[in-house]
Amino acid sequence: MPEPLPSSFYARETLLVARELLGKVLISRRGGTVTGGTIVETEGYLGADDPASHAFRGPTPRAAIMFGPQGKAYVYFIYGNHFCFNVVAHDGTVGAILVRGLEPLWGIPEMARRRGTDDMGNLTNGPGKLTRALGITRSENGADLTSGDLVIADGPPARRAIVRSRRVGVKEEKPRLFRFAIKDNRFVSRPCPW
DNA sequence: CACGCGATTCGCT
DNA sequence: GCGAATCGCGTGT
Repeated sequence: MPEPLPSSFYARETLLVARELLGKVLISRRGGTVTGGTIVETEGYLGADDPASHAFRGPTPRAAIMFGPQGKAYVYFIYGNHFCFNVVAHDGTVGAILVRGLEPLWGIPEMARRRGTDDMGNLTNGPGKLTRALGITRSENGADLTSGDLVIADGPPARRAIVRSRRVGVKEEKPRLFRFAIKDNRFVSRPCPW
């Protein structure tokens, strides 16, 4: 199992971290069971500059984790059903990166069981799906991603082209290209318009 | 304290 | 393609 990325990896500009997270692996250990995969889709969310970010209104109870140290998990509950997994990044300003797609690598049978489907392509191709597959819930909010049972580490060296687009489900006058994905990867949650 | 709605997913049409 | 499910957060009273 690869070594987790150091805290310094996350102490950089949010959008740079968002792009560089592509190709890294997210690994979850629940008891003796390991699940995880390669990150293929991310979105950056900033602070006071970014109305779509939970940090936009300052350190509210929900967004408090975003204002703490980098390299921690920010997990929130949405639509009464789903958890979304983010990584906190700091370069002096607040930021977090939403992980929206994983290419399954470890514990595929367990992920299929948690997701209630055997369809490989439907296990981790969405932010709510991948948290379910990896067993990530509210209790992982604030977890240290540089050690412990939920970590991010270097992935397979193979590199593909990266595409940018606007964020999914975010309405804004001027489109900001804060979404990053590995081109033509099957586990990206939705096709990129370009 | 009540209200509105969301960084989603799934099933049905 | 569309709408329901489901609940906690943030805002306003």
